[in-house]
Amino acid sequence: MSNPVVRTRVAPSPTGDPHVGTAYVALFNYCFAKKHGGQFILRIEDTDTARSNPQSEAAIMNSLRWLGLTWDEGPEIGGPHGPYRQSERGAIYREHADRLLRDGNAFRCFCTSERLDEMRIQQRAAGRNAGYDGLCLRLPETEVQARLVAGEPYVVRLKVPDHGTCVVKDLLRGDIEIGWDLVDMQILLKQDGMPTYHLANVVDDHLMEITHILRGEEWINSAPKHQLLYQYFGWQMPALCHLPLLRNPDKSKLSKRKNPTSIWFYKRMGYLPEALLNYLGRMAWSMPDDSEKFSLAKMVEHFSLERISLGGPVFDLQKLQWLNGRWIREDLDEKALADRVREWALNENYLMKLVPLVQKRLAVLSDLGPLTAPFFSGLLEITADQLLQGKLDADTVAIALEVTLARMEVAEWTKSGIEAMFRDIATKMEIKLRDLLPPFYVAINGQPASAPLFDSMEILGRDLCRARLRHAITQLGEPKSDDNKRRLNELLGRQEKSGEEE
RNA sequence: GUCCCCGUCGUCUAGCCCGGCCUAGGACAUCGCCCUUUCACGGCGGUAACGCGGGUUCAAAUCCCGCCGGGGACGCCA
Repeated sequence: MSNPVVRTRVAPSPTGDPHVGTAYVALFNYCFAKKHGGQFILRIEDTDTARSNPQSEAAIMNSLRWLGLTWDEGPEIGGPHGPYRQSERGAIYREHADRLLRDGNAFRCFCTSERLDEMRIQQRAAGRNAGYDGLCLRLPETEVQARLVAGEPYVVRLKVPDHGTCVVKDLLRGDIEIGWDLVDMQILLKQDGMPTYHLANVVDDHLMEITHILRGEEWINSAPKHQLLYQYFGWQMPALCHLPLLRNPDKSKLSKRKNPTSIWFYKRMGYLPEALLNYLGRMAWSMPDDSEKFSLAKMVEHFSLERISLGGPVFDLQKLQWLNGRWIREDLDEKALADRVREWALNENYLMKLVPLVQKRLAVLSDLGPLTAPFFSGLLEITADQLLQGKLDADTVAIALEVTLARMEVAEWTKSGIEAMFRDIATKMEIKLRDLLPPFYVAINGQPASAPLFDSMEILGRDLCRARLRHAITQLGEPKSDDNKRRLNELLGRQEKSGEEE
């Protein structure tokens, strides 16, 4: 096979905020493709119909563009291998699933989620690996046809060799061996007719002529399934390269629970896109001369996979801040900086959101400064004392902050949605709304008397509010008494629904 | 629990592939000093790491094995 054009992709799923991890993976894919004179593709993996939404898709595209990562083919600009939105490629996946079925490489499964749940519980209890037990694999063809005719819902599962070892090649780690007995008979087509990641990703990467897959380390264990699919289809598999995962300070996989992960948070805080991108490029990768500050173009110029280090890098806000400062000092003249500030928040659009909130509170125009300072700030300097100025005791405030932090993930981010959230929390905690709110004025706006809370939160955005709430919690600490700890868990338990991102 | 991946200062990393130049280099953070009307910037200096144990070798951060530690995966999520 002669050297084909290098084609890489980033394939985010549009559920929730645009994640820095997505940008990190996109950056490496972009650099690799460009370094080799190839193309970089954006594909939207929205096969999870319940969680995918167009707002999130738009946010992902806008945030990548904001960072300066542009793609050669994608949902809105099209390309020769479109559509680039998986929800629009349903027929293609069904065709391929049929082909697997026909060739005897996949089978229909009629098991209910309930049965599967029970099966998993039993497997865990018995200390066995969880995985489909193959019940429907053994169904006689006549019964399959009968149930099909009867209109019974089913999924399509992958047939997996029952013995032997799968060897997956990773560009960074060499050969990785995984026993086939540990590979699950993965669902390829869901009951709703949509493919799972595993099928869609293989079919699309092939059809879109992707040559190299740079993706998170979390995918290593499903690589055998993908390799098997390529084999069943008789396709050549793209080269695999698993990138180390970005980490929280405690080394766990970066999550919004412990760290700001939304790209919008960084934008809102006033980080420069080139600095954030530069920092992401310093995660697990280094310039040949070890220099710290470099542009995207320079990174492309010097990019090579060998310079990736495998240890999972901790995303360190302090170092990002230092780097951002360098970009501000060294790469922007005064005029350019002024323009950036205007672009960031000193613009008509943003000002017009603030004016209605403060007009009644202004005696002279110069009152504007202190009143709106929270809208031009990142984290605020607040103390535990300030948070406790209201009627509630420390434990109750701590509980309220924690509960709100959890609830705000699922709340609709509008003034009325935020209000509804607080009213509901007040009810559940059996506190009057006016008693619940004072600590939140402090946490969000830095002082007990300020612009209206719900409006402020809407304008500030979910990301900054999350960060300020988390900051307030740090100042205050956890609830002290065991009783209150239990109460918190109880309140949290009710809404411990929000799945982690990505 | 099972499997997989990873393991250099607190953090990001250079060095590792092709053993000696490593009494392990740089950066962030931290501490001290200098510059300075303050702060910041800048300059100078300090503290601080090859996880442990075995091999191989004249020589190991670099190669091999074991242990330990961390992480990830085990979804009709991606």
